[in-house]
Amino acid sequence: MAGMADTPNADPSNTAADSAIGLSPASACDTPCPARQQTIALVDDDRNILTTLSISLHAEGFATRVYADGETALKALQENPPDLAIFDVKMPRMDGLELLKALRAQSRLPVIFLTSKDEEPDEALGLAMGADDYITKPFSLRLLVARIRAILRRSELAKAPPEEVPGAELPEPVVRGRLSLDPARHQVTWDGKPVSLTVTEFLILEAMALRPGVVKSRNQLMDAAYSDDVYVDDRTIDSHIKRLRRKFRAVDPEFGAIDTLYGAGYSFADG
Amino acid sequence: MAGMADTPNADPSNTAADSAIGLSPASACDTPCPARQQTIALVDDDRNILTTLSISLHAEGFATRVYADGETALKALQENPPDLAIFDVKMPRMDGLELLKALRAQSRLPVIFLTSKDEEPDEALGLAMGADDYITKPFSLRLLVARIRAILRRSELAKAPPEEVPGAELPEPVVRGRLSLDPARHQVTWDGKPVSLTVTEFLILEAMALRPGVVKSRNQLMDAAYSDDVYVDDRTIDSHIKRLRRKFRAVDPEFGAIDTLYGAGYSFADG
DNA sequence: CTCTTTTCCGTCAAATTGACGGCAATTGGA
DNA sequence: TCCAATTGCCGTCAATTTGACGGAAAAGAG
Repeated sequence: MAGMADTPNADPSNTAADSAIGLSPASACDTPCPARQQTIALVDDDRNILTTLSISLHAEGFATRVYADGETALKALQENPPDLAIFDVKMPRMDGLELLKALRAQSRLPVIFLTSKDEEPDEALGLAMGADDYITKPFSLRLLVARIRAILRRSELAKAPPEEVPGAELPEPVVRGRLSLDPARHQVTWDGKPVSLTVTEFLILEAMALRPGVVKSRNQLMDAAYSDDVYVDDRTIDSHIKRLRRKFRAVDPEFGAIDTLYGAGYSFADG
Repeated sequence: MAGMADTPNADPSNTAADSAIGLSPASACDTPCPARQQTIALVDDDRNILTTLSISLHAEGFATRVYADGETALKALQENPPDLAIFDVKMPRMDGLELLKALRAQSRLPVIFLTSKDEEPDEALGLAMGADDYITKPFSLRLLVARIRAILRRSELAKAPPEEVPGAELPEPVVRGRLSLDPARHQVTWDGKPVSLTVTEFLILEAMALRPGVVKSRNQLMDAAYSDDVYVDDRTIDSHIKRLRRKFRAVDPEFGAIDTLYGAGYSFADG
């Protein structure tokens, strides 16, 4: 466990610019408060971003510590590691890449990079160097929080004994009558004949096939096919269903296993 | 719903650019009004957009309040927070970013940013974080509404996270004598013979079948079948009962399990 | 038995919802 | 850079659902 945030650090020994300014929700969590409050370190030379982000994340139930300077940040991160760190790639003296490199020399702390739209070459670089994710500005809070949570979840799973990890086993192939789905191989057949699906199509079909006969609303199918940070139109699901039906019909003109429940959603027919 | 589309609201060509113009569907709540209508605050210096959006959202069933000025908006938002706010990023005196920042200092109100396609992608937009989502103009009403609903849904889930994932457990099938109802599959049988019901019919029947023998008033049945913000005529329930009986009679001419209690309501017969 | 209130049922037009071709934007490679 | 695949969304048309009536029938009241 990372050091329990002593975050309310009234760390008096500091100069304005480089100090860690701790923010810790006093009002506790009015949000999905997980087990323990998690601490996020923010490193960026732009004070505006620092403040805004800090406030926002704080409101999302995280404790935050901010640093405006890479060197100071490095030292603090080593001495008292947070649960996750967010770096701006581009910073004056020691930029995000250097900072990450130095940090990685001794720590496996999860890191998210902030990059600008036009700094693409660095993205690959950052990932190659061991950042866990990166986000290009502009981004919405929703996106950021979704990624933070995803990464934290991942890194916590990694800490736990690998045996009892919930969905860790290889996904079992699903066989439902004439349909067969193999998630691991991303392979689909109908009556033994292969059907080639795109990823999105596959996910939607899988969600339905896992519970044959059960009606899935469009929202449920969206949840199955998309990550938390994207929201697409309801009708988009229609489109995917349309494509699914078309592809299956190409193999079996009689195909009718995807049922529509007017006003409710879709279901994969029992069989 | 046609009546909604009209524009009773005078053009806000009015005076004080910053006054909050309340719009709330005439229907209002003369009744307990369960799920309060959700209110959206719009902040934009362009009166055209303000009016258009307001009318559109209003037609979608939201109440709206509009502000043409960041400072006034801030004050109003703090004093009387809506359920969600939509800011234009670029505004004369206090722009969306400042507004958000000030707001975030004390509130976790869900915010959607409106940005222009051609605004400096880096400078201002880079700061656009902290909003829950942002949409670049031009955008379709459908998209906007979809996002609004998504965010509202999300923030409401966050408010009440008592249990585990909502859609985790499947609703249990209900069996009452010769009747069998499976909510998950939207499947109904009578003596094993399938009966095909529409969603509304299903909900009404389910409400009665859950408490066999107990008389349900029309209002109770309405509550079961409609979301809190829809009101329909009492007689409409009669119609649905009529259709239910007809569909069951088609399968069993002797069917008589739906009883009428003169002056009180309907009940599903014990058995 | 007569009158009043409530319910039933057929009919219908309007609103909602679904299907699907097309298109434009994005992605990922050759 | 150009090409092909994927994907999200729009717009149109078709199908389904459904709220509302009006008159007939049934149930209560006196």
